[in-house]
Amino acid sequence: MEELPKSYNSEAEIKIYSLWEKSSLTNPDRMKEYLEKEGVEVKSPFTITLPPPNANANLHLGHVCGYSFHDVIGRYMRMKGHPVLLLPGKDHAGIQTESVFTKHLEKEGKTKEELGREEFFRQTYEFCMKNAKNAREQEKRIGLSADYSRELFTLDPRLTEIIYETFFKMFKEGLIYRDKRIINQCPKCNTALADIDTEHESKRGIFAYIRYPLADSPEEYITVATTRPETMLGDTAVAVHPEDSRYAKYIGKKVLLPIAEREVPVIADEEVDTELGTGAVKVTPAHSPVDFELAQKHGLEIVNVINEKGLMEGDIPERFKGMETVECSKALVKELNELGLLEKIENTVHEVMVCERCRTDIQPIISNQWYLNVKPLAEKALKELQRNKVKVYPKGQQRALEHFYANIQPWCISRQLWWGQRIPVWYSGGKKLYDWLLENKGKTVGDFEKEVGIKANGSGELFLGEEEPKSSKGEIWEKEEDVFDTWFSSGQWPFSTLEALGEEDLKKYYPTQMMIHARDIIFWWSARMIMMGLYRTEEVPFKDIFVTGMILADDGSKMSKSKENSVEPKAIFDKYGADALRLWYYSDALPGSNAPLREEKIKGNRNFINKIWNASRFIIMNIDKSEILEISKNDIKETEKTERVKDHVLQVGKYIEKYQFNLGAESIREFFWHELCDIWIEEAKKQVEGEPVGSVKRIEVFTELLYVLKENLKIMHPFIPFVTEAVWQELVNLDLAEGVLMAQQLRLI
RNA sequence: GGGUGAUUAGCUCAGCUGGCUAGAGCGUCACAUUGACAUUGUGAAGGUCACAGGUUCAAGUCCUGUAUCACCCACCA
Repeated sequence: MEELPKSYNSEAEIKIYSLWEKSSLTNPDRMKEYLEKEGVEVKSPFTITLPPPNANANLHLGHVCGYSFHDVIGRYMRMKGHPVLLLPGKDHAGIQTESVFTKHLEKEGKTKEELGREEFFRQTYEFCMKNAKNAREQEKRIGLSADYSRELFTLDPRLTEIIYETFFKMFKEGLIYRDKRIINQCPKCNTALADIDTEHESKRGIFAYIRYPLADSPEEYITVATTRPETMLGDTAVAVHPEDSRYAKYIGKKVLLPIAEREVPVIADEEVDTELGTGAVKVTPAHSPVDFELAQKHGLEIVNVINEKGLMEGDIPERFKGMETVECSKALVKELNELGLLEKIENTVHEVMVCERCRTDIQPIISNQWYLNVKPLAEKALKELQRNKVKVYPKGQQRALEHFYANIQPWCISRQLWWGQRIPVWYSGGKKLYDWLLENKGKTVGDFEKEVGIKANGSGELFLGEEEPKSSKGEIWEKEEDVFDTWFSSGQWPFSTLEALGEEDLKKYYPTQMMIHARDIIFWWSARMIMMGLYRTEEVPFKDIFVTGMILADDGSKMSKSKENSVEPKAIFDKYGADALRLWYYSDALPGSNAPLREEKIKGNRNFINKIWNASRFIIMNIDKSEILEISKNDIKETEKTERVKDHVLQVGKYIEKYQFNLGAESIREFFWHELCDIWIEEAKKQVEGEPVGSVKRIEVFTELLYVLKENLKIMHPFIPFVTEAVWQELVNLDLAEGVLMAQQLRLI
């Protein structure tokens, strides 16, 4: 009767989204009111705090598709009578954003130092807000039914306050402390990094064999092999294996470090591998984690020769000062060769640590940083995992997480950045004094003044708080410059967000039900959220972790901007629509496995979306205006078909609850296309052939068909919300349905 | 060095607690079709489920081992 377009136009998706927004039923409080009004039993709230994407760029396909998992489960739960809260947010992404925005400034010929800390922070904030807006639009474009009235940014002052509380509590309990040890320094980002923020890469390098003459008999020498000759300037020992007969006679003697002209001892340690290199190893405690351990064990001196920018410094010959490490290495090799102390150089490939963000080589250096002793937290988290209070899907990832907890090391939480939450600490008499006293246990402020030669205007104590503390006479307080590691705040995301939104939200919606995110951040994020959540709330922040697969380029390689094989979400939306993309993702991106993006597969799903539109169109167009009243009575008899539909709906529901979205997606496609369309509609055509409009037969056939269609739209809606809602609204226009499909309740009994 | 996962049709993959005469999508081939849908329908071809053992009435599915690949973790100069 009514002329509907011949094919489904996915451009309508934007209009449909605004319909949902207008309904405000993405707000769980409104949804609860709605259910009460409808006289439906209100079930317990269902909450997922959504992973906040970095607010320094647009979303990529992985983000966007990831949200379709949140959304399918959220929509399903909503249609089951749970007030659902999908809580969105955006992440300030400390180091990454600082680097992105600094580059952005560079292009305009500016530096962050010119702007100053406050202005830099302000501009970066603005930059993030702009990106957040784009990201939000993209989230809506995939159909994410999140409650945007509650959206939070990780640097929101309400959140920062909660993060600070955690810090104070941890400090008071002795979990947080300052320590001087070897850290991973990224010379480019110019900040310390936690171990987890680094990656390993195979790189070509050299293996140089250098002769260290004995101090008391220069004609004898020990040859050491190294991949980093420049660190020899900071050597404080040579280590050999205690049972290595080649070197036994040298143990306890001294060698003369060439060029640096320093005498260092030959020590014996079990850790030394006699097979590797020459069996004698140079020890550089300040610039190698292994050597640092050795130095602790043997009480060796620590000599710093590389600074935080990766340049040579310290007690070294003038000519090397300020050189980059590689440059220095070359210069040293040349000089050693001239002195006849270079035995040979081999080319090798070795593993080097690089910055996870900018892929610059990590410089291990000695530095004072803030640490969190995560061991006790990890133990609790591990126990909860083992008690199945938190489950990880797929199972294999759970074991990886358990392993992570079992082997956890202190977490360096301070970063030398401007973009982030400033650590709320004040030092009486300055940070330098505090660190000096820490290193020189038992000494006093007076000793500091004498030995360092600086007047200390303070007691060397700490004050915890944001605002400058009151000073007694002459006392000067220095504010901590460092900020928290991003993950220190995002690690508190589930409870911090809900708490920031108010006592009531926390009570109603915490703990949350599940966490869904990509595999690559499981240690960074989920691992931390469980620990911090337990610490602050004594409850696990979520019961299930669902780890999504990664989207790959069509040749199976990783998508990356540099390879120019990445696909913009917009391109897919424009061409095939969000529903088609979602349906493809459910089917192909199984947890733990990767999904190469094949356009023809999305196209196949788009065909199905269109099929839904057309089957509905057929039914709608065949119902005569005069028959609407009769049909809308929905006087439905229990038939074989209605029973089949009921079973089908139940089955799909089970799949969703077991997180088997691929089976759910397959199931709805199979049922709608090959049962409803290919068989039932074809049958109906024959049944009504020749029947006059308004006949009992026609009313019966179309009543049943309409019922079947509506039940199918409902169960398909969580997967493909747009087209199903579009059809539903056409039915509403004809008085054949009511309200929004999003809020309809499934019949699951 | 340790861990996890994968290996099933030409391609991408499903197959939950063992019952399969092994499935889907895309591709291929044949036929049909102005149909609600030129974004359709019907049908066909195509697989000793990596390999070798074992448990079982029964194994793609469980166990052991082997091989190849992928990812993660790890301080080896």
